[in-house]
Amino acid sequence: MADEKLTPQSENFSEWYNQIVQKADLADYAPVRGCMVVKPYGWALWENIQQALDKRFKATGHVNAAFPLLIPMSFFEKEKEHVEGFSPELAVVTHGGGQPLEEPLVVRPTSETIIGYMYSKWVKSYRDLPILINQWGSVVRWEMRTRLFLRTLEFYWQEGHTVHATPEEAQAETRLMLDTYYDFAVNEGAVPVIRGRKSETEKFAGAISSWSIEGMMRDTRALQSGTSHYFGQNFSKAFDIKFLNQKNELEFAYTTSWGMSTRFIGAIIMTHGDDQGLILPPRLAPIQLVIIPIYRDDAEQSAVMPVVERVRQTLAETFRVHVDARDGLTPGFKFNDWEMRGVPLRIEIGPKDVEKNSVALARRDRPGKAGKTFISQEALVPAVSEALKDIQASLLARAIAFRDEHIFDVQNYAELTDAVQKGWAFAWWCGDPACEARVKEDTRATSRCIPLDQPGGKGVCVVCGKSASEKVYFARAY
RNA sequence: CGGGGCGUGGCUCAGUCCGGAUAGAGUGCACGGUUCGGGUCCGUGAGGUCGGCGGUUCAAAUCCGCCCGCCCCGACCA
Repeated sequence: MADEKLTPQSENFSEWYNQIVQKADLADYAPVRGCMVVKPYGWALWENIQQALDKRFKATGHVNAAFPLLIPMSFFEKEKEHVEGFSPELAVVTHGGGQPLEEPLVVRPTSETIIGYMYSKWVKSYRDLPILINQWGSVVRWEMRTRLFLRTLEFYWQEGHTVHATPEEAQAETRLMLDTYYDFAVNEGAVPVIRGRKSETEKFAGAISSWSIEGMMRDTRALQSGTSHYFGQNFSKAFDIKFLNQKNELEFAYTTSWGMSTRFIGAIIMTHGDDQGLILPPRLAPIQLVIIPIYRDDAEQSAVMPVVERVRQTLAETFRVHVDARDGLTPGFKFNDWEMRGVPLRIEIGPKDVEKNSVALARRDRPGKAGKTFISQEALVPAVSEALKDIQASLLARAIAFRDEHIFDVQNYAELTDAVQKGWAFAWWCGDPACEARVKEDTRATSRCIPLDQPGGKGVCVVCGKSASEKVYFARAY
């Protein structure tokens, strides 16, 4: 329940975020440090995200399966970089049934190892390939500093794990899923993201290359919102995933993995939200429009409610509709309440509307009376349809404009250090981790990704001055 | 894990420095009435072992010790 005013973004963005998560009824703190409870409204949003992604996975030939939560500790020791990357954040089960376990079990922080083990049993021939499996579930990583949705000890996600006969095919898969995430983020979430390759220091533990989509939040910090990894034969060698190729030669397979998590809810919040609360993109919003009946007494109520019900039924055939019939709350209160929850459209129906056969239609992305129009009840379905599309497009356009205003094409180190204080820096970089490290040391900004879209040509590294053939984004990140 | 802050009805907090009687306020919640086109108003009521454990004291929300948790800022990460 939206009981009090929100801390303005400009005053304290962190505080704004923490408050909105709770006031918009998305999630709450669990009794264990760093864990969250996703509340029904937040979960409904997640379900819409899941559906939009799952539809895309299925459309590209993937199938869902489920692998176990507990993984033998020894599995993690099979891939050197993987264990080094994950061991600091593993939760380990040492007892079961009141007895110490012979081998400790790790609560999965990601499932490459257990899935790799299974794949080694399943893959015998090139005819078994490709394997294109996705899993919806949760994982546990013992993070030090946590925030609801952005970093919790346990989080919900999907992880795709695929096996291919050739490096080219596996690389194409990695890229396909990166593009899938991009399409989802932009077209469903209205979250403009930049696709790119991770630097050596930023890539996934055990990957040959990692790719990500990076979004800019309204405090200009970057949020990695989805990742896709190419493993080459790293995991197939560690887990002995071999197949006979068409020439009857035994060969290690090529694997990939890719994931997107409840963190994306954080991206939606911090991309679109304002000082009134959440703003949800219509395509993902659990409630696309809320109807608020307005009446003063029983007579007006009995005149208004049948119209409300008729309008609700008409709209519910096409849209996700909710009627706020709570008694004893003023309309004004309800307006604010649903604005806090980010519902894209609001319809008000009162005595005047009953008389004039109209409704008031208010857009969440245009606060106050500016976003309010009166339309006839007959024209409602096309008007709502139009408005939702327009809101979806406006949110994206606004986020793109904000992002582009805060990306600075920098030519030297001084410009870079300045740029990362007020946005992202786009800079030539030689690829040397030492240059990356220096930027981080000096500014706390890290390399986010080397974008797919490159200007071409050559330049000089803004850190060391050596020749550079690629440009990279540096930003402070979540 | 280092630095800082905080822990008192559901929530936000006062009271703690300087120990003392039935521990307060606002908000929320329940009920009744009133109101309702941008956060109505009035009344009645429920709700707290003052984060936990231990110590000092005739007496602890208040002083001391230990522990736990949360938030903010750093080192690490989806």
